[in-house]
Amino acid sequence: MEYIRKQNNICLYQPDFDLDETIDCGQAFRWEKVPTEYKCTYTGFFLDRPLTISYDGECFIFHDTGEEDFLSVWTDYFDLDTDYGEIKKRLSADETLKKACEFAGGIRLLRQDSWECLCSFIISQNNNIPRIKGIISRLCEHYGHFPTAVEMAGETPESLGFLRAGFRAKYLVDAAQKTAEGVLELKKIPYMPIDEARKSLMTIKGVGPKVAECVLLFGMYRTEAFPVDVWIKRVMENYYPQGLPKVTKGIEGIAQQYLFHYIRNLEK
DNA sequence: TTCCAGGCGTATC
DNA sequence: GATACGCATGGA
Repeated sequence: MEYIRKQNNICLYQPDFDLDETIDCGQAFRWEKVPTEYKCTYTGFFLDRPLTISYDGECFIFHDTGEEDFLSVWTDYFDLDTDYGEIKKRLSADETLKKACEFAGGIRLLRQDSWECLCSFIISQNNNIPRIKGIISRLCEHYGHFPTAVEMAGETPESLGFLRAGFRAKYLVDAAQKTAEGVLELKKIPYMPIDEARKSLMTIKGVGPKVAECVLLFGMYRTEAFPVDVWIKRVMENYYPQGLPKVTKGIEGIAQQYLFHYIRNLEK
């Protein structure tokens, strides 16, 4: 990893990284694109840690970030120790995946907080991205930060009415109660065999196969998780009627990210 | 106005 | 175990 300190900032030289493709692609919902003098800038959070990050055409600028925070928090969050060039090379043995990797080669998997991710994807069901972001933003504004499961466990669907989350409010309450009571151990699920992990998550009301898969992939870094929505279903029907190629073994979820963006762009 | 959004729970067969 | 339907909300 190549970076330098520049005043209060960290400047990172990083291939295989694009802010729009990584941050603004439906895996995270607490980042906002802001207009600045840079080519591209986002502000957002990991847990309660704020960050403004820019790309100036040459390097990624982590604003007001010390070396310690950069190495202990953001390197992990942006998965900077993983060689995505190597991953793309491997996936590119397959023709369709090769095109997908070329189309959006700057995608990285964010290592998000599991509880925030669980809430986010419960909210995501039958919903669109601007509204998902709106609901999460009202939730954080209400508490002054992203609430813990314990904080939310005392809520009811009615008391969460200010979220305007609709029928999803009761699912959030159930997730909070089960997590706060310890019936569901979010810290242990990442280490479970994948089917056991899926089953545990799906004990929460409002968590079905799709949401469970997203939480495993985006909130627990289980790269073999493979969320299937209408778009990925289309990819499977059109390109992989026999199933995914062997090159995706163990990193199905990363392949999914490349394919998702590729097919959505093709259809547009 | 009507449709739809990175689904899920429930009823019904 | 497969399939149909309703669900809250707000933007297009």
